[in-house]
Amino acid sequence: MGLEKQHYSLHPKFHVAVDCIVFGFDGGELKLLVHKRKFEPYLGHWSLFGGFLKEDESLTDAANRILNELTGLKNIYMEQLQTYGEIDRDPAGRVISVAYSALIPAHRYSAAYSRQYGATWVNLKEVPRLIMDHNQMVEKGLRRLRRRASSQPIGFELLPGEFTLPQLQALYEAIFQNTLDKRNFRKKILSMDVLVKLDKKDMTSSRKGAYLYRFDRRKYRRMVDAGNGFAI
Amino acid sequence: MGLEKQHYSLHPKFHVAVDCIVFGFDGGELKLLVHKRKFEPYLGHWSLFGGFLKEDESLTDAANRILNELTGLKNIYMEQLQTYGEIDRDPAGRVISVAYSALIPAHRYSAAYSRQYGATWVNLKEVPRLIMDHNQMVEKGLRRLRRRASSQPIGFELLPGEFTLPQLQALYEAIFQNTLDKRNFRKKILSMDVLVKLDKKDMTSSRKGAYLYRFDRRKYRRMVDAGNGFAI
DNA sequence: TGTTTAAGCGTTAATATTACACTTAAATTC
DNA sequence: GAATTTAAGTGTAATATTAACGCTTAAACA
Repeated sequence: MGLEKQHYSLHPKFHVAVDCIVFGFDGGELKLLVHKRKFEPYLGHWSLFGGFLKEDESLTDAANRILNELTGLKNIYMEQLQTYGEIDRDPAGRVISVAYSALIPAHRYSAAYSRQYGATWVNLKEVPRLIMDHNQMVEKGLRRLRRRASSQPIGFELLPGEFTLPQLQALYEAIFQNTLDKRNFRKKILSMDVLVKLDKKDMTSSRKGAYLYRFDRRKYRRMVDAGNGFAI
Repeated sequence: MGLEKQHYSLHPKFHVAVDCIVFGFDGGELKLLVHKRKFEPYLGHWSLFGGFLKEDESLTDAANRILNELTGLKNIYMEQLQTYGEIDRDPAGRVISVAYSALIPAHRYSAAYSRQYGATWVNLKEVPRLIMDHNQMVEKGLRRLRRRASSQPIGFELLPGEFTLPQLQALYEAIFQNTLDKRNFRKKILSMDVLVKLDKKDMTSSRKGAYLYRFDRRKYRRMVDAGNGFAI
């Protein structure tokens, strides 16, 4: 602090915010979690989950804290996306905003939470007008999600720990916005040998039932160490 | 400003810095441009090109200004990489740093500039200990460069406007750290139809000489619009 | 018991990738 | 000016990957 005074005190300081984009999957479509903003300006407008960085926390900590405060969510997959610094992006003052992108299975955000915190899922194809540059952030996050999903095993963050192959396929179809061949999809995903088949079936979506699988991080790591990459 | 006072004034403010990573290619190896820091703390230590954001400029503007002030470089390819916000990343005070990654053909940074500004190229395999988290930034930038280079035409930013196919191949070999088959490489790059062959040869590297090519952004766009992607 | 519904499974054709060696153009040397 | 040297430039066959395609099965329900 003494040092800071000495060296940097001539330079201007800025408000630094964090905005969290939360993507979800409900078995059918990709969703975005939004809420109505709790403070001015834009109080009551649709918004991502944003807040200000504090003195005693890192950006990552801030992202987790803010998301938790505004949604109740904790321990979820999150990665830094991009930082937005246009001069007039916020009409109430100069704010540098660091956007984070989070992924959860939509069912993890229950109706109860939703009522308590007032956050709701919207279909990614019907995202309302969000405040400031938040729509831009969502677009960027979505592009990144699409790119990442085909070369890294992040799709599993959007599914429950146990899932069926038809569910997994539906997820990738939702992400890539196309249809996939059932047999080719199974062949490909199973040939990577990163899933373990459980002795249980999910009986909710068909009479026959579909076997449940888990993504095995250890197997994945082994595959990577062997020089192979995840690809779908 | 009135609004800012009203709404945000309770929140803390932070110094915001920009750090520029400059990657170059000299025909043989990938290089990193570094210099000895011009201010305390760490005055005289190896560093990326960093400076503080000003009130009246966007992050992008700051990145361009800072790079220009410290190296003389202007109008070069640059993209935002990642923002670093650990509490004690800078011993002289809390600073949020936004890292940018720039690409240039190494020859564009001449010996003259180098003398004037004191910046020098170092081989990416022999990067010295840099200040603070700058080595981490370089690693991240390099990983991103590797990923991007195989799916987007950013490699051309590392070559002069006119280049030969052997030069282009050498570039990708340097980026991916492997060797490529001459015939297969040509086949692939030419099949995308994004290069135009010139009626000139570069005679500096062989008796026979090698034809010069240019990357044609218009052709590239046409290819993308047709639904095809760049891939090497 | 028959019907319904989604799950699960294998093969062939088409396409993309890899491996591989000789010829050519121009400068340099003898 | 003939012979030599050097990197540029070119095609084809083998292999691997991807894409296309329809029938059987398990379990619930009528």
